[in-house]
Amino acid sequence: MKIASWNVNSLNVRLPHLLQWLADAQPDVVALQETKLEDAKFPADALAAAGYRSVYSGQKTYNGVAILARDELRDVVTDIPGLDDPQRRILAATVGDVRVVDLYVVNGKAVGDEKYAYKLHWLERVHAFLEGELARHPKLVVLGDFNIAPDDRDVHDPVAWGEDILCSPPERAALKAITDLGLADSFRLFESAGEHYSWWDYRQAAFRRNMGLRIDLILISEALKAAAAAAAIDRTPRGWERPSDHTPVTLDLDL
DNA sequence: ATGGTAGAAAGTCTA
Repeated sequence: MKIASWNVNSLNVRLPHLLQWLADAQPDVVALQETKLEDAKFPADALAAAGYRSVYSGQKTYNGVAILARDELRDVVTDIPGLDDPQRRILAATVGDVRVVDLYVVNGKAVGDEKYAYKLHWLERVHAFLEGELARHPKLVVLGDFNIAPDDRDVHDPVAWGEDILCSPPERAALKAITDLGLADSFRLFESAGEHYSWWDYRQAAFRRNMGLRIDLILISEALKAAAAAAAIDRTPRGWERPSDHTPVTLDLDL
């Protein structure tokens, strides 16, 4: 099973990119973020024609998550206890015997901003939800745009970023609390070096200069670690015309 | 500290 995560930053704009990438990369499961589409406008037919079923939780203009899979998607969850949130950022579904949780983590804007407090609160509730998911589903994948660089290797210029948003110690502690549940950052099972990023700002020719962050993650439970065969960041779509600012990240599981 | 670019949508807001 090849599983992927991609923040497409408007599925309306990026549908051609997604279809091309599905054809090239042949993933079995794909978690999308920032679809920015109401459910009524989700391109389910175009994706079905490409061989993918889909479930989605979207809204107009902002946020929006979706999971695509070649096989049936069961037991869909869009809302979690203790988080009465109109922002569509969470989507869970089961494929085969693998539970998949797609997250579009709150950006937070700036340390100290009210959005930052919302981010930390949101992560706390998601942590509690994942604890339950892990108890129910030993084979758990939690993936998406985490909007947190796990450590300084994941930041092109750790001095400049310092303890700013996406890098601040409380955010990193919240992520560590999640991985400490028994969810490994799959990319780091295969690659320990820095300079591997999944997002580059549209400004300052950041992609060309590889001024990026690794904030798109695929976390896997202990029961899946032995099946992990390869992890990668596919930079190709970031180089296409009118790209998303994020590029797909992938994990191959021998299942 | 600010602004640079992109998307949605028609003002700004979000990232």
